Amino acid sequence: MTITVMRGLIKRGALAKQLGCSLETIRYYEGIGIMPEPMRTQSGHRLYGREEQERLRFILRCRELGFSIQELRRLLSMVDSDHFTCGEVHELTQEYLQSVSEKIADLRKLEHTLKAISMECAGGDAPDCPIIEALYGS
Amino acid sequence: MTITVMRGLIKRGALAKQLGCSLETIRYYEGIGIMPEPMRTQSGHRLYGREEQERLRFILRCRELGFSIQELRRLLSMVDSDHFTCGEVHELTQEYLQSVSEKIADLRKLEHTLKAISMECAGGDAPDCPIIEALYGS
DNA sequence: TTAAGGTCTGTAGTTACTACAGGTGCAAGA
DNA sequence: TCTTGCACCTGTAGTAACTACAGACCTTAA
Repeated sequence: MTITVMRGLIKRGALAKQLGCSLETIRYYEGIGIMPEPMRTQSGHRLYGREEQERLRFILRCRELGFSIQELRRLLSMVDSDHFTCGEVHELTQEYLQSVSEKIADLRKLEHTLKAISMECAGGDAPDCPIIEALYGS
Repeated sequence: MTITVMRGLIKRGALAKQLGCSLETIRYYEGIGIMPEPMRTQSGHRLYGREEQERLRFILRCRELGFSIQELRRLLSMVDSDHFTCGEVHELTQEYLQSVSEKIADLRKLEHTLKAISMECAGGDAPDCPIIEALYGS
């Protein structure tokens, strides 16, 4: 008992707290196979060691950066294969970076359009609204 | 028969084609209650008049601008109530506009971070990658 | 000992659709 | 008139990435 604690094994709740994610997220990642099935206590409670903790941290960082689970799988399979090259990783990152840039461009266009529509409208108690008209009108 | 055609009633497929959305989307909008239950032919095929066509166009435009279905419901309930004020519409639009601006800011920060990480990496055949290290390292 | 709270499993809900399966309707050519 | 092929019908399941239960079991502190 004391030994397992000394080895730095922690349960799901502690892991979640440590890395600031939810309990269920961890189980979900296990379910979809990006986190390994962990050791268990005799009664079935999950136990995570240092390696799993680092893996989860990696996953959460990538998600925070907006990588999809799909992209994460690719990254993880490289990491797991242990013979990835810098070029492969760079390529994936560049692809993703481009999709981010595109999303920014789209949102900016959208912002512009909305501002233009919205500027027509003075607000207040007027019963007709140029915003609605701009959207509803033919 | 000829009469219904002359009245401009069209079926679901024609409506979808006209407005460039999918068949199923229309049924979905009906299911969640933002499109009304339309007239039917005797055999059960949906028939849409001018009013429904305009409503769907409004919905599709709003979605294109990124309004969520939730926000759309608010807009539609104003339009339906027929006594909305310009101020109410303006408020909703401003709220949404702010969320768009925030999203842009977040994505830009992300872009910046990714570029910084990615610049460390030369690509090529090197077996270790600073991108992975930046993400995986403590 | 007991009560509170942590953990377990499985399943349903979220958003905004999309994609079937399996069954009818309809229009046009032979 | 028949038939062929597309349009349309319904209901349900799948998508992404989780979140939120319910109902049971485990653990720990008072």
